[in-house]
Amino acid sequence: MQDKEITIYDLAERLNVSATTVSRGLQDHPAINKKTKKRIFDLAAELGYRSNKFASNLRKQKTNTIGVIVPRLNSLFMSSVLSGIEKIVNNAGYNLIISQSFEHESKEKTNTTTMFNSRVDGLIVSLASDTEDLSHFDTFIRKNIPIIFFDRVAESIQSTKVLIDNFKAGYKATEHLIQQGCKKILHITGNPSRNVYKDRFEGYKKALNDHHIEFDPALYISNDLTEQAIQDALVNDVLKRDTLPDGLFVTNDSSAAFALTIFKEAGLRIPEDIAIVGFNNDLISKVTEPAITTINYPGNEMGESIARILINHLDGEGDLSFTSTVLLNTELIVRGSSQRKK
Amino acid sequence: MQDKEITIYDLAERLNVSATTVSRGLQDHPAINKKTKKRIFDLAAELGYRSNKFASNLRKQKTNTIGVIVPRLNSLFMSSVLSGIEKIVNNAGYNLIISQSFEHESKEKTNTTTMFNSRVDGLIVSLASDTEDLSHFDTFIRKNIPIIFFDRVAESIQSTKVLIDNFKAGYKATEHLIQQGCKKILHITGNPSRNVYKDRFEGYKKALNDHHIEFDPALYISNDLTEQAIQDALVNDVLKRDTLPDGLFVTNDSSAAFALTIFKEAGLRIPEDIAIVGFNNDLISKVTEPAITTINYPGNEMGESIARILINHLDGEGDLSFTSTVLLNTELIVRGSSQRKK
DNA sequence: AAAATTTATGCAACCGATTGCAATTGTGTA
DNA sequence: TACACAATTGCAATCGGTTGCATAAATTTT
Repeated sequence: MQDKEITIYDLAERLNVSATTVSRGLQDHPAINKKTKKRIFDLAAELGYRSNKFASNLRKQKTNTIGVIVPRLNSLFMSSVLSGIEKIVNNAGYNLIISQSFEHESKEKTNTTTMFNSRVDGLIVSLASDTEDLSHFDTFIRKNIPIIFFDRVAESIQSTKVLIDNFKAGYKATEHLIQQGCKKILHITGNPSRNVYKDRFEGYKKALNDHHIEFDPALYISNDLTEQAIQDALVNDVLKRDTLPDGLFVTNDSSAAFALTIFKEAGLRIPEDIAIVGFNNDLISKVTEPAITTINYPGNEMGESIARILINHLDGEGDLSFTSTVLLNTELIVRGSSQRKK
Repeated sequence: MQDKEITIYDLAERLNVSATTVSRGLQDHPAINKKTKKRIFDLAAELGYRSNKFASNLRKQKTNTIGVIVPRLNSLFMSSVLSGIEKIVNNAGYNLIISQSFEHESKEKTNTTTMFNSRVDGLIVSLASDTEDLSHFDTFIRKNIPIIFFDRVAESIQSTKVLIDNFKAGYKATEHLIQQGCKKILHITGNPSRNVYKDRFEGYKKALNDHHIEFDPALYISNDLTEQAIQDALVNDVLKRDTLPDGLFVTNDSSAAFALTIFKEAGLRIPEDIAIVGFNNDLISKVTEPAITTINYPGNEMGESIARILINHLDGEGDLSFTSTVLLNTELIVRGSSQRKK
């Protein structure tokens, strides 16, 4: 059929006006007569005109695109965050480019370069687990392209950060276990150079301390939280010890679920022998037997906050305090895996 | 610092050659002298030159971008598919734009429009659960922009489809339950206008038939597979019936997990009273008690197939049979939720 | 009715890379 | 030395919108 793209020049010709007028009309420019605008819009619709973003971006030097780099998309949390971001961003007339680092610094670096070359107007990042060097963000900083970090943030980079109070969440989780009578609480967590893991760990230690339980380094395990890593840590180490822990606080729900499965296979009762608390309130935490006590925090809300802050900044309304930290609330959801007392 | 973008003109000026030569040099054009190329590349690297995609796309009328629209990203399956696609596509020098329809036709429509306006070179789609009208893809078809459907495909649209043999998978799952002694197998599934659900249902019926079990319409439930829907169907209906089913084949693992939880709460034993088979081999199927028998299929491989077919087509190498259907293999993974016999 | 505004529209340059065709330089051959 | 031919390089137009400035037309003010 009509395979030819319609341009503003085509519209201009048919309407006997200039391309300038068409361009302005389509943008609802105040100087253009209402009737002319209507004629333009009508014809545009009729002919199936679509603006050429490349021409427009080239001229305007702005892409109206926001990049997002996350470790993985396969959790309820991430997909909620994304959904929140997308909602706000679309309403504001921006587009999203999403990519996954798959928890690797190298992939994160190439993704960042791609985003840079795509000239995103802003970048939203949650760091890969093993990212140490942050120099790939330098190009953005040098060009003053705003970056917002969320959840796994880069503490040394000056920019807005949106996250939960991981210290407090870690404290709450641990304190809950203590209140259920646990004395030897195992903590399994990720790379401690990531704020989320470090802060939860600090909260864990503080809770122990406040309840006069001495921190035992043997009860602190840090690994990459894959199924394999959890298996190794528990089967080859923890379960072979003379004294077993009586509580477990692990920083994500799928790991908590794996641990629960392993413990049950080893003949331990949950929560009587070992009480378990996870993190994130992922779907998986609800279907295990018993269901897993966890920390809930609203991904959707977080996504919306992130997007609003970024858009306000880009539209030049609120760059007052762009380098601030936003802390969102969390709550402990108590389920069977930890509840020993009514 | 240097906030100014470097263009080929800047390079040309410093090297005392024309922009044409710089452009060709950067593309490794054979007519350009090797020494000249080296000088160009060296200076480009030194000054931090980056190509302006908008100018390039504008001129070339090609974006090197591929759009992906999926229902949701929060499953292991989807995130594997995406990862497979991304790998192939990046190697071929294309970029990805990913968006979620959140299972709604309306969102799918606006996403499609956005993709169209972003002038993607090709589109990869898995349909939302409630999509009936497919007219939003007409613009692509009219302009001859290739669309590949996967998993949830549009049967009425002529284009490549990549999926598993859902009929066979449904047959295998059902037959397995029959072999475990089930006679009254409940089938809970999604919208039957989606091929995946319809075909699995057909497989289910065929297996029943082949084993001389009459199909009972009361044992077929179709809903949107949310947690709420599963809960309603089981608690308010199935569990109130005089005769309970002795088997359940449900077309995704999280629903299987919810069902399993509900049945256990109702005091039923799994698999003795009701044997359960899910679908997808998602993480969740491994951590329930008992673990859930399920159908596994390789998302990564599927993603790679999809991307290869599309890229070959775009690069004009294999458009011979672009409107074909690719079927990938699946396997039944037997776990505790269904295994009654050794 | 002339002057001052306001309202609408157009001209032309520009954004940065690509490419058909022509031009220049260099090498080999008669 | 002259000519054919290959190897390099450049000119200039093009892709489709956007925008500062100028101009023309309509309306208001004096």
